[in-house]
Amino acid sequence: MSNEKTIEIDIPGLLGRMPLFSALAPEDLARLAAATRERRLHKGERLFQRGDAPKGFFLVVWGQVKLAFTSAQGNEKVVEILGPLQSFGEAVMFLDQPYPVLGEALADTLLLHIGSAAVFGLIEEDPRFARKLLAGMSIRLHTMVRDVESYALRSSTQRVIGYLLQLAEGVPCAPGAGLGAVSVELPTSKQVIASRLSLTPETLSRIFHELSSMGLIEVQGKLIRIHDAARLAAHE
Amino acid sequence: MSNEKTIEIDIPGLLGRMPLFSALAPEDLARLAAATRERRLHKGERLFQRGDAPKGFFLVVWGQVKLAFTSAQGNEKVVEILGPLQSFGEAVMFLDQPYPVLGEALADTLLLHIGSAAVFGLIEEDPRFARKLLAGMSIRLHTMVRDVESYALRSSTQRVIGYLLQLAEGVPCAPGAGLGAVSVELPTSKQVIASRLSLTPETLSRIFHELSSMGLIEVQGKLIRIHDAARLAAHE
DNA sequence: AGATGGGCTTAACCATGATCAATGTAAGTA
DNA sequence: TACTTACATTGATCATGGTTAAGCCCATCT
Repeated sequence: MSNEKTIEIDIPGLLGRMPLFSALAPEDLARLAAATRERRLHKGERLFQRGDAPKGFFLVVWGQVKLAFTSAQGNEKVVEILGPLQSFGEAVMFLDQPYPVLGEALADTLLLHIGSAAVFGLIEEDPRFARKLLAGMSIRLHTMVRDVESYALRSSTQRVIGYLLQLAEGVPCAPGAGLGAVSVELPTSKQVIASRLSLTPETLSRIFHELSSMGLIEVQGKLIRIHDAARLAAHE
Repeated sequence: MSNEKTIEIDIPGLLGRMPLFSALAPEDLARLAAATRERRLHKGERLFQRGDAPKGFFLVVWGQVKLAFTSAQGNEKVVEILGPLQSFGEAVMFLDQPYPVLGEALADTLLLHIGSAAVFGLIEEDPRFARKLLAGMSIRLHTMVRDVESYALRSSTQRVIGYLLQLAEGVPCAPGAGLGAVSVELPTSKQVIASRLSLTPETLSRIFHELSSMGLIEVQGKLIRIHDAARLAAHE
């Protein structure tokens, strides 16, 4: 019973819980489910390489996946870190081009893979689904554009601050503490986060140290206490 | 007759020539045309500011537009340079959020503005249109991801080389010259191109100088002769 | 022709963040 | 518990590309 291989998953139920498919009729959900395969990954396992041909797109049920480039010199740049309820690979599926990035599990992960034919079929029939897809890709594009902005116009410290504040969004302020005091947890290792922010781990470490010594934050492993979000945001 | 204000434009005809709408039925084209307004811009004129609310998206008929960020310090980062047959603003229209960038004409320009209601209506009715939109946004996203790759993993020289080779794509080799010899023309001023590549004009100038002195290219104003594309590509 | 101005180039200097190297720390394994 | 390994930190040094400033070239205007 405790063997993870024996855990049965309810594919239509999981699909229905994803924002992308939440408005779908039960029969559509069933058809989608027929084109869906589960995929389990162990931490560190590769999902696809740059150059592989996509056959659909992925949904994260639980766990965590990174999308990244590697350069000829062996450097890696993490483009995106994806967690539960997020999807990826739609764009590359529409273009019918090989993956430009690699995908790898950052933790043990359960994915759903939805075959492209089913997606295209659904677009034909349900314009609301098409609109949701368009909205989802718009968000992704928007995020990407904002990333480009930070790489181009902001210092490394500003990028780290921006990232922390983004993590803090939606997280309630610490009870009993000062206004604007929040605790956030880094979703993964500092090296991966550094790469996501286009920094070296060394630089990230130094920035955390500096922000700590200014009394703006407190770092305990993956847990970061933001003492005053407004003051942190104002720091340049 | 020679006054540009008097030039009548054939909106359905122009729309039909855009890849995005090329497969549309004449009656759909007519309905779209009813929601389309032309917009003429002089060189340097602002189309929208960061923060403005989008009411549709734009198609470039002729001329050139840049999308850019500005930082508090007055620095500018050009995200995209758009020419004829290209569209922009779709994503931000779907999200119904203010523009994250500013749009400005780099030359005298004719745009078509397509109202969002008509776009949404067409999505409801023609799934092929939805697919084209999705494909277009996928291309944009893909381009953006590749941009992030070059900012993160490539040196300024490599970015310039990549840009030149991209310009050279589809351009025939110079007749009578060596294999791989191509001439390309920079689509706009070097300052704007520098910003697009996340460089200062000074750095771009130095890189052009260096590549010239290595015999890889020859720069005459906006005209750049690539002597040997393969050798240029191999240069690191 | 001369003047104005924008775009471009050049050179000297500087700062940010990367690289290299060593050490420290925490988590998992025998 | 000691051992291993991956992750994280710290310090010293270095290089890339930005900054500042000056001058140049060319187009345009009067």
